[in-house]
Amino acid sequence: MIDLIFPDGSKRQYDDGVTGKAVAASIAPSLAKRAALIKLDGELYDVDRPLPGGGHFEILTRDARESLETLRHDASHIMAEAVQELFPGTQVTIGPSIEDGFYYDFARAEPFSLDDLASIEARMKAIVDRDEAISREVWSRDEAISHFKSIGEAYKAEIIEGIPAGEDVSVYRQGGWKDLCRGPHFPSTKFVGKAFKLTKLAGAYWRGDHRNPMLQRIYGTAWASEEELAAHLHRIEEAEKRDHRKIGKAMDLFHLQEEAKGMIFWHPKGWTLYRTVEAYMRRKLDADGYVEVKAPQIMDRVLWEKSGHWEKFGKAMFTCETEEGEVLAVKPMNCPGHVQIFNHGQKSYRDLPLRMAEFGACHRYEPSGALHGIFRVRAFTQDDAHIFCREDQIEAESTKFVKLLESVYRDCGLELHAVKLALRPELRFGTDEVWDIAEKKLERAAKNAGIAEVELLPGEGAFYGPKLEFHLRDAIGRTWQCGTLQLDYVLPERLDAEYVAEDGGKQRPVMLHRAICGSMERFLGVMIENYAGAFPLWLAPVQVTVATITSDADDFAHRAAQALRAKGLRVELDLRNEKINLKVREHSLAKVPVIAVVGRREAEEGKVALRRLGSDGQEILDLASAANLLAMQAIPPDVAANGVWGAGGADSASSAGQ
RNA sequence: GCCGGAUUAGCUCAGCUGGUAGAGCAGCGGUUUUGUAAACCGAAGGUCGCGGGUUCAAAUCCUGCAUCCGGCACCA
Repeated sequence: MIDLIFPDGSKRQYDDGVTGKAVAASIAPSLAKRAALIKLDGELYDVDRPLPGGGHFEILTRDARESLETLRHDASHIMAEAVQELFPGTQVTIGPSIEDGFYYDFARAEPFSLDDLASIEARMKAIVDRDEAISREVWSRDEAISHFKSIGEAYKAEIIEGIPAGEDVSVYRQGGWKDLCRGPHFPSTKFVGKAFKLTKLAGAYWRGDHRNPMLQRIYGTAWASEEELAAHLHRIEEAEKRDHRKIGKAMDLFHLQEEAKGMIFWHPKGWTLYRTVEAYMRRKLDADGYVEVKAPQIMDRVLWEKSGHWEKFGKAMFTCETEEGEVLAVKPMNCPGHVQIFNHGQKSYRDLPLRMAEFGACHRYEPSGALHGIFRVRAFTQDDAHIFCREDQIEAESTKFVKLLESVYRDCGLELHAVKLALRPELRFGTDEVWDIAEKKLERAAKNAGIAEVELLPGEGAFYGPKLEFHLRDAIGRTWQCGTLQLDYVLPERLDAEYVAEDGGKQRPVMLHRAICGSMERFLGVMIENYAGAFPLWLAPVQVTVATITSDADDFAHRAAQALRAKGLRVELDLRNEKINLKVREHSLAKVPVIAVVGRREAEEGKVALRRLGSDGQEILDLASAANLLAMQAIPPDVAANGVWGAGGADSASSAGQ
């Protein structure tokens, strides 16, 4: 007998081997009909699967939040069945649920077309209507291998061959179709419903390895109800409008062109934004005890060989050859340059920790397929710094850095999405003992810095050390590594960095490589998408547009613009012979935070009518107070926070007169 | 780099099964002096990404290349 504890706390006994469905039926037959999954002590089971033991027992319907992943997984199976019905000879491989949906990878010589998605989707709905029973079977490994081989499913057979001999595998039967799967699944296809849509067609390497054949991946999204599906599709549609490439074009921030692939032409407004963020970052670094340097853009290949970069990344470096036959490389990163500066002259333990920063312009010959708007480019600027320190300073420096990073993201309105710890890669320098220490220290540093959850990424570290990655999200939810903190025992060794210790002996410093924005370009892209171009006052490329209603106000408009500029505000003047409606519309679409309207009345009274982006109210203020108010509100958050300027500005912003 | 898709005016896009291009907005010229999200009129603007081929005829069909987009791989 087993004891089951129900959500209401009651306890009942059942026979060994009872299924979740039978338990449901013992409570109410209607419940057994609706049961989609069983949750036992936090684990999910098929309703028809005998329970392995007692515990906290819960019946989930298809609409339960925890059922959604299974619904999506089921949808991927239904898609696979549909594809094999419509396209005989197509092999199935793997098809998991993912955030918001699912995908399945197929092997087929012919490419699927976008039109095929519609017919696959229609067939999926037919399979749901057929209400095929889904049942779990346990097969021996060898039996499963020969079965899948016999029906021409080489990839499935290969997966099972990777399972240790003697182990059993579970196979799910879905009508007449079978798939190797761990489960769990709903009892039948009708439970999945029809709130799904196939969204994307893509290539994907078998087992994620570029040496393997390329499969065809079909992505879909699936939800418990049509309403949720519609809401999701609408969200995506809205999010796509925030794409930094669209906004960059619409707001005239930057452009890219064929002759400089992956390199950005910053236009005046975009460059203003860039400089504003750079100036902010520079203040943050200055305040946090960094010194700023500038190293050469091009250095002899010999140095890159010494650092080890040439071996691993030589092919991805831009190089040139001089007439004397030297091979020079455009710097792909800043570390070796900074070590040269560190090595110049003698360093004492008293100089440590030495935090050496550079807005380092780097060039990398990134693979063509990797380029992506301004997120992934071939010419970019890192807000880079290297902290040379003693081992016993690693922890404190890490904590200090994480605090700085968090304050920057907060000021810039960004939410840290995930922190990951990339561990030793296959191709690396340094002994395993050093890696053991470095990985452990970095993990502890993250914990001590208050990072609650760190996802481990085996094999993804830098060749010289493990790295913490700080990920942000773009408009449609893709994540991008921006901040990083890397612990490096290798480069100081390879590039002979040393300092004089207290006892007069030479010691190797440890290097912390760190960046907060990662690349200024990527960071700005993320900010553009997060704000949808509607930047807070301190960041907006144009902070105020003074717009006239009649040409009688031109003189005063000039004076107003001048008065605002005198307070350090970025001001444009719109004296065009156009209606105020048009001007308001255009500057609103251009995401200018404040429109200062001046008509005949304002000109006579020496006032401006301020209209804030996103509100249709006006504040009518005399010119001097408007200038003071806006200047106060445009103070960057780091400057405002240090208290010198007072913090009174924010309130008056919200008291806009209607 | 790999798989798929796209590429037409400054921008956003239309152009069916081949008959040598069209709209809206912007820009330009004019009229309008206007009160908080699009005033009106007019003229103009295109090697249809680039190269090759099929055809009497190609934006349209075939082919090679480039770039971009969606993924995959890569990311010091």
